[in-house]
Amino acid sequence: MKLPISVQEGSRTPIYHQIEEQIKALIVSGHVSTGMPLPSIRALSKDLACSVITTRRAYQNLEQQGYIKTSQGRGTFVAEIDERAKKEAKAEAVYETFRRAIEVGRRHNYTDEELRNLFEEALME
Amino acid sequence: MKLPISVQEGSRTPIYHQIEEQIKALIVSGHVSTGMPLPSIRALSKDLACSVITTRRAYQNLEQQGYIKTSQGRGTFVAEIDERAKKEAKAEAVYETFRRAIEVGRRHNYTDEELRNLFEEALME
DNA sequence: TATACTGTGTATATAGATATAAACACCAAT
DNA sequence: ATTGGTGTTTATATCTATATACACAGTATA
Repeated sequence: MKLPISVQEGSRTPIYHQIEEQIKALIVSGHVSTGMPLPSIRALSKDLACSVITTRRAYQNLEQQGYIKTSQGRGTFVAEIDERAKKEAKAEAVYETFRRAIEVGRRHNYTDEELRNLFEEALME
Repeated sequence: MKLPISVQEGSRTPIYHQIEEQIKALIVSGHVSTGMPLPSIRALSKDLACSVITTRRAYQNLEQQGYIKTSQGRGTFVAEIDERAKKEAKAEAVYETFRRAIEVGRRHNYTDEELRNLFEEALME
């Protein structure tokens, strides 16, 4: 299964971390379900035009955090995760990015009303 | 002058880049004005509990981008920047973070209406 | 006026994190 | 057994962050 993932080349956040967060999002949002096979580290690295070691690192971190299970020779699979935990992780991840965005907005001296307008504009794009 | 800057320790984005973006924000938003002296790389590094080399790198990058001027032995100062350019940079920076936040929200399968609610919640916090 | 001093930015060398390629080991199917 | 798919390990380059020693500008002071 080809995952809807994209890495930003110029970004300062590490590629392995971008992959990690996006796969986590796919899992906790229910886009992929328990037991489903994830793409092989090679297939994914080819898809994202990055190294195999990078995709592997993302998978390693995800496994350490309990989101996926890997077994040598067979592949990598979505782990079983409590529904409540999924919902929490999902809300937390999104809420966090919103807080950051608002922080940046305030740092640039925008009023709440201006931020609302910018948000709507970005939402409609 | 002590700048209102803070670095996130656990963040995956480099410290020098965090500093860079926040000082850029202070400049384009008019919190600091043309010709004003910025804190010395040592004072800033002490304030942020990071290395002198890191603050220096941030300043180097900012100078390359034309936001500041440094002169050996004297210090570092806010460069002269076109008002129009400031306004553009400001809008662009904020808009970009909003787009990212919304992208993350959509990745987590939230509807626009849910995103609006989350945004308002984060705004009111 | 000379000189020491304290503040600035600068350069060199080094450790750790991030990204890569290439060779290895395991599993399932042919 | 062989083949083609998995994940794994080893060695290496680049980026990020640090400490230490250096060079320049202004100021106080003998």
